[in-house]
Amino acid sequence: MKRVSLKDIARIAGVSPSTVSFVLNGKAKQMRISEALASKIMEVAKKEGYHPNPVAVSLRTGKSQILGLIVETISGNFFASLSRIIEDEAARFGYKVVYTSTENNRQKGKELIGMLSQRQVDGYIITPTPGMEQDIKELIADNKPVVLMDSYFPGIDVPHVLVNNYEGVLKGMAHLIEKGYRRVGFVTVDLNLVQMEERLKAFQDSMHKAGLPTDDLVLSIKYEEDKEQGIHQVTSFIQNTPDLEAVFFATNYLGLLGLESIHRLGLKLPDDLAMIVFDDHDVFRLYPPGITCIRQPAEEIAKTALELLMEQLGKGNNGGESKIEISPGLVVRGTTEYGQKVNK
Amino acid sequence: MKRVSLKDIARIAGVSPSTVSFVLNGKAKQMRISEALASKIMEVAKKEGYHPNPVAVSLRTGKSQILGLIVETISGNFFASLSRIIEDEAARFGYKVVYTSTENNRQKGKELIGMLSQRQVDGYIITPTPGMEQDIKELIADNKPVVLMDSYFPGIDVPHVLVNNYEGVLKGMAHLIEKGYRRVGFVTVDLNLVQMEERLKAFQDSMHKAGLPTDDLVLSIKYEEDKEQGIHQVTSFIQNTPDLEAVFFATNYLGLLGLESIHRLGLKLPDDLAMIVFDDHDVFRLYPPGITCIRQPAEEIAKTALELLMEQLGKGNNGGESKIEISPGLVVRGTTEYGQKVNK
DNA sequence: TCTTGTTGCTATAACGATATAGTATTTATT
DNA sequence: AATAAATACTATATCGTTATAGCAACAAGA
Repeated sequence: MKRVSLKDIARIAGVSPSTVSFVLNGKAKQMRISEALASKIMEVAKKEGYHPNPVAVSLRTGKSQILGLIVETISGNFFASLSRIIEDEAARFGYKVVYTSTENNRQKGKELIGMLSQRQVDGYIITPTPGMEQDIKELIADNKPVVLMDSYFPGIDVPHVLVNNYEGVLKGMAHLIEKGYRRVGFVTVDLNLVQMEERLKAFQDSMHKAGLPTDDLVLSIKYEEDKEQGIHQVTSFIQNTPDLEAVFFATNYLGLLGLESIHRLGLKLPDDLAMIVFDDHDVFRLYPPGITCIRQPAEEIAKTALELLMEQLGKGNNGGESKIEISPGLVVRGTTEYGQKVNK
Repeated sequence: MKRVSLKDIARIAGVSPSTVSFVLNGKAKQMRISEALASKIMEVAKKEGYHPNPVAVSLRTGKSQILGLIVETISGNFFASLSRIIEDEAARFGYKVVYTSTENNRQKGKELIGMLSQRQVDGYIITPTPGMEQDIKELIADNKPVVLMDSYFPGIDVPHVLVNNYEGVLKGMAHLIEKGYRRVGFVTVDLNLVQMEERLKAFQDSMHKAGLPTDDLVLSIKYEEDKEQGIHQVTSFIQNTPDLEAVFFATNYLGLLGLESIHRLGLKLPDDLAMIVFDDHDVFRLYPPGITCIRQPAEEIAKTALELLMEQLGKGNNGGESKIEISPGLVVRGTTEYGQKVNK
């Protein structure tokens, strides 16, 4: 069960290692290897079950055929829907994918990037967190192929794909307002990221456009806060906001906190309170009566991210645009469907 | 921003590469390098920010300091709770972890193992699926360090960790029977794996011990079946089993199917039907009134798996036993708590 | 004084590939 | 016929390490 090396098959075929390398890399005619010899070598290689040692190839060429995917957390839903698609797409181009997560640890991002670059990763797909701006700048300065996903830094010129956050919240708000909700709360997180700003702005713009005030209706939860504390904050927000009719949660994590809060408060969805969440989750689909949400088209995002990366790696070309926003969809479920709050 | 190589620091320190290598690998005195020179080299290395190129090390030593983790699906809950723990534990021993999943694709397992072994993975943690028996045999024959997790093959002598499946179902059944449920259904999957057999056996033994028949109470769903078909089968099982009072779902995936069925049937938990699931899930915790389940201690399983692997890799030693079963816990939630079915 | 041993390091090959430069042989050009 | 050019390969260096064998210089034992 020993591995056969290129040298081995060179010996067996009675030629030099170089020749074998040329043939196996499709440079046969470029290097003017005769058809006869080339096919003989191919045959021997196949028969002996030769597979190049990726480690050696990587050392020699400096390329690893590996892409690094850095997400916030691999336990998450977003990652779950993304990973497979990215893996499959990458495979079509001959790349493997390794996953790592920052796990909400602001300084871990730096180490991860360092680690991946040491492993000679050929390209990066990153969902950036605030602390990573500098590291990403360095990657760019280093001419490493990078694509940002789900967010980006306005200050840096990097290809990125993300959902159109503004449009998503606009859709959700239009739905709520059309359903007659007027006292709509907005729960967000204090992360300094464009997508959160866009979501908040869309909320405010929607409310103002409908002639509604937003003064006491925005809750911003600290990113560093632990889960229990988050639930507590949401709970008291719901309790202390007079006449609250609906809540818009700006991320699915916040939505889960909200669900716990509502559960503990014994409120009934949607009769006591309507809710809508940016981004979907298994729980939202199954939790009765089903939680209305803005759905990010994960597949399209993933595919696009990979295309952008492949373009940088010189494979495939999908036209020039490298800053792409994808329209999200509104998934209407029970939490906004029946509960027209008439009383009050 | 160019990487400094060992050669570079050798040149800067005015010594030979070998010397640098010895010092940096802690073989200074073994190789009789003088204290003075050793510390000088260390200093230079630190100042120049030297980090060894893992690819080169891997090529030379045949070791990669990477462990391969093969799970059924990385989208899953089991993976989510496991991955971080394994990653952290592995890091303590100086290993990185790469993840791959078979994604319910029977033949993908083979490719994955091949891929990982080409990448010179130093060890494997595998949650085996039926098709993988042969490949695992080969790994063993090849003297590769392997630990199986969550299941094992009775025919092969491989270290493994898993929850005590028999005991888990026993606990769940004792709980149900104590609550007064007598017509308990058992939904399992036709996978030919020990853990499923154990679970079924424990169900049957429990029922028989309580003097209850099980004739029409077991539903076995085809593994290959898609989700909709599964839901359909569960639905008709619930509808067509007379006087069904409770259902025991043998995996959390089956539990999710069950939840969908019950949801669609408009049944109320636990008043119309009690349910309990082997293995927990986010949804089970949040879905009102909370779904009772058998919880696998993921952390302990993960840690143990890593210990077993490290033992094979010559690091750490935790005593001889290499076939470990861990006791699961019963998490009582609403679906079995209030609903003493008195009528009938 | 001559062998033997120790100390403190270096030269070199190797891991498994790739890519540049080189060499021998045949074919074309004038 | 002599030179140039194309053909069909091979020799060799290299990527960044590690590990074995080797080599001075000096000390110790006979």
